[in-house]
Amino acid sequence: MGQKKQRLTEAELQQSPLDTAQTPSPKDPHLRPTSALGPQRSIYFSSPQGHPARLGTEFFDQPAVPLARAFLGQVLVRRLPDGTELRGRVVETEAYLGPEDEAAHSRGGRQTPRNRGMFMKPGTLYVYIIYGMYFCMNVSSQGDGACVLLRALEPLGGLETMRQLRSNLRKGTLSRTLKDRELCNGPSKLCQALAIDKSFDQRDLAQDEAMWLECGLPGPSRPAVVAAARVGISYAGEWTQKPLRFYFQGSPWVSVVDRAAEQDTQA
DNA sequence: ATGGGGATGTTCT
DNA sequence: GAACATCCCCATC
Repeated sequence: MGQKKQRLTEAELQQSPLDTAQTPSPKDPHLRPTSALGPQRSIYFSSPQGHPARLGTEFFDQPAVPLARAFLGQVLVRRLPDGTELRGRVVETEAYLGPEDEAAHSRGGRQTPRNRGMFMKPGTLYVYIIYGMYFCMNVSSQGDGACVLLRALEPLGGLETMRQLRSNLRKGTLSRTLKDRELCNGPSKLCQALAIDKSFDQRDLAQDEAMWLECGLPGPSRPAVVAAARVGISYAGEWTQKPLRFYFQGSPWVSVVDRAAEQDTQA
């Protein structure tokens, strides 16, 4: 009968704007760091109208490991009901390979109502509740029961709204202000910061109105990618050590740094 | 800086 | 009843 921790829901966001500072002022339309990059041409751009740089189904239709690597550098955009756009560059992912992968929810071919999204078409979201209180967001890849877990983002836009969504009102103590690097450096943190919950489960990242992926860093300027062991799967036997977690070396936005794995990384 | 423990409830045995 | 792809706070170095 514990007291329900007060949470900011999407509905509350809509009814009462969180902070006036976030309301776009007439002066600065949509000034943000990413605008400097401009739209990139790519075979993956398939959405004719609406979002010009949106990554389509073709992007997601590749095996989990290449998809997990391809996610790095792309920009996840979340549009809230009030029109606010939250943006973050993907800097850390994990690949889950399917039935043979002892760390995957689809291990042994298990298919349940919960993990159905893992078996749906590439680009389908699999959002599940972890430890009773948090969410993790995966994107289905090519391959039955295979997917990519998003573990960390570099916040690019809407940081004050993210801070509001992330700061939990704990009884008694007024929680301190979160640093920028604390907003999205973990799979459940990024879900909090972008207001991603179970309602996103089984939605299509290639088609959804409230969230999409945009092409981010162009190939040549990408940082080195570290391949490290995945986090929080110590039960998975030989699969525990496999280098299926990928992140940008040197990025301050990553959730867990693996110095040993970085020794084996091409600079 | 690092580590231990509590929160919290759905899913699965 | 146990496990869980986590996070946060507090204690201790």
